[in-house]
Amino acid sequence: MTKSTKVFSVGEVAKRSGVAVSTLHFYEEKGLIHSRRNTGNQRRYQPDVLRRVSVIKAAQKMGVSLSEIEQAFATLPNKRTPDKDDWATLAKYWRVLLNQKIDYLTSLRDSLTGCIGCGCLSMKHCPIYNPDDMLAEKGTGPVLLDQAQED
Amino acid sequence: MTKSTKVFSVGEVAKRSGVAVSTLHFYEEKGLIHSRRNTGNQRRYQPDVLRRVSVIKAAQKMGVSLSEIEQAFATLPNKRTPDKDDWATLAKYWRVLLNQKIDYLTSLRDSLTGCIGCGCLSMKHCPIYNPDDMLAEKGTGPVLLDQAQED
DNA sequence: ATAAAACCTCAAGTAAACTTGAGGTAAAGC
DNA sequence: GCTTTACCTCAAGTTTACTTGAGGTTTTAT
Repeated sequence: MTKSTKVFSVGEVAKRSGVAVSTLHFYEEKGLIHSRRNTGNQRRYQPDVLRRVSVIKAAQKMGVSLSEIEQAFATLPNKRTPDKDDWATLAKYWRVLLNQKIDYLTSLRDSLTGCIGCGCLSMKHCPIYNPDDMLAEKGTGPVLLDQAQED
Repeated sequence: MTKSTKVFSVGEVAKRSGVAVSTLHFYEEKGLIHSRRNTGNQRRYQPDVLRRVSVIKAAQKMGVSLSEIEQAFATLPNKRTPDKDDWATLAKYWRVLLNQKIDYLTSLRDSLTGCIGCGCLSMKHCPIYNPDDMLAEKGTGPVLLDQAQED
């Protein structure tokens, strides 16, 4: 079996993945992607870096932070190039997170008009006032609003 | 009709709304909330500030930035205290946004395992690689990935 | 009447996720 | 061979959304 030896320069990866060169440097510094150097000290990337970058971008779209992505990537094999199953495992994990996020936003949507629009602000079951936030990025905790409001 | 004259100190608002005093100062500086001052130059808030803060928090949970919240608040009446209908209008506007967000996350979820898990990375219809991002916070635009990937 | 708690302003610090710039080297095109 | 383009490193700047701290005043409780 002939191993593919195609490698990319940082500029090529930038073009193909749609992120800036500086971002690739940054991701490398953070340990999210890796490169070898050629004789002239320039970065040379294996093709799988494209998948990594895509996954980073996808995860960010779901609201996952870079450090969380880093943690998730840490579960990937580091001795070999991650394969289909490795990525599928990651995907499965994030799917749960996405489901939670979707559920949360849905409940927020469904109570939005009612809660914001109505006069009552001492809600017991409204996610706007009672965030059981697995999701609030750095939630400040539950809120206590009483009947002070009377517009 | 007796007008309610109840006002709150910044500390009271902080306690009732669950945000820090410094955050209230900050929101005021940003023009998101307003206060009068007493003779000793201390902030005194009308009760409706509590609703405002709650709405800010709710909007943030949906992923709306403070400046977008500011824009939305700008549509509220500034001569009178916003009423039920004013807030309902806001809520209706954000509901659309929430729906888009939910739809996007749903499509992301539904293609997550397939796209990340499979070998193909030159997807045409996958939101992971083809973000028609009304949602990506500051999207870098569409991504061009070709068949370079072959793990 | 005093001490403690709450408030005030303004400047500076923090974290995340990058970008920009300076000063210099390597590779590619003609 | 020379010039333009791409890279390199490292430091510093940017934005968002706040927090922390210093130095000083006002309220509140005893």
